[in-house]
Amino acid sequence: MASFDSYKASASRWITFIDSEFYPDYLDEAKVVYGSVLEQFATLVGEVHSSADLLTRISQEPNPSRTQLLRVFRKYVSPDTSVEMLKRKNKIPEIIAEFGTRFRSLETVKQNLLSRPDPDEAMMAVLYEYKSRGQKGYELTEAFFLWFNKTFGDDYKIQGPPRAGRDVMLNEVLPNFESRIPADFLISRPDKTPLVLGFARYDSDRGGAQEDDRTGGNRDKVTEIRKYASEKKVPLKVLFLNDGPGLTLGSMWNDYAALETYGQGDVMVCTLKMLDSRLTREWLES
DNA sequence: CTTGTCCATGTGGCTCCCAG
DNA sequence: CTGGGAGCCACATGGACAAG
Repeated sequence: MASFDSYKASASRWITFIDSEFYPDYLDEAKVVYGSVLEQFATLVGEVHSSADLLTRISQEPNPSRTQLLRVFRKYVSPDTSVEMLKRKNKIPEIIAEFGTRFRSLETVKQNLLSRPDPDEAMMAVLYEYKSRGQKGYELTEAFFLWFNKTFGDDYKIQGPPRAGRDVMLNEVLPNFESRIPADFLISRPDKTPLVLGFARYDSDRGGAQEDDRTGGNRDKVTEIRKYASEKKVPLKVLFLNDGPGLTLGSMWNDYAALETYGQGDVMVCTLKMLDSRLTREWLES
């Protein structure tokens, strides 16, 4: 079995690109999605008497438009009030009391609104940039589930959310497993013997800068799972499904290769394109 | 139906270190 | 002295889901 490390020389051929939209192509769609929200925001601004008033009015709107109006509110009136604060409807009076003095005055907001082109494509683009956050990871796991069921669906079972949803909690699926480690999927025999615990991640950029301790974190998972497997004498292995151009950056490839070595045969790191040659029945049963 | 939580990836400031 | 790689941290939106 070729190691993950041995693919490094031709790394770019082994990663999968999940398409993103180009600028300015998405402006038309952004207009469809956000045009009416911006109009509604302008209307509300015209109806209220203060910035605090505006927030109160917005908080009375039903979702999904409330959430979008709040985003616009943050941009024009109060960049310091985080989403998490504004998400909770009944906290709004408290927010006004604590942060209201930092709100931009309604007069200034009105002037700024008037100074913008109508429709305001810049604002729409800003809002749209966040629209598909998180989707690529779901596409990766979904592609894996499809591949797995096509290839092994008759003989093995895979469980876990194909896209969004609650992770597989290891302490819930493995008898007497003590840590509360979340996994993305679990592969088992028809007789329910667990064979593989899977962790998936798509890295677009910067190799997962938001969670850089995860090389260490992954190591800890491996240590714990292997300890369990040897104590309970079960053929449990770990699969890291990692993909995306971020893998080719910096030390990422080496880090994952080292993780595989650390696993001494019980750990495999794979991109989607390696599945056919590496994720074999032999490995599942090893 | 509404709300809060969990999970996903993206963005960028900051510090440390080292090569040139 | 400068610039960039790398790791650390904080914070962003949105879909799915569970609970009320």
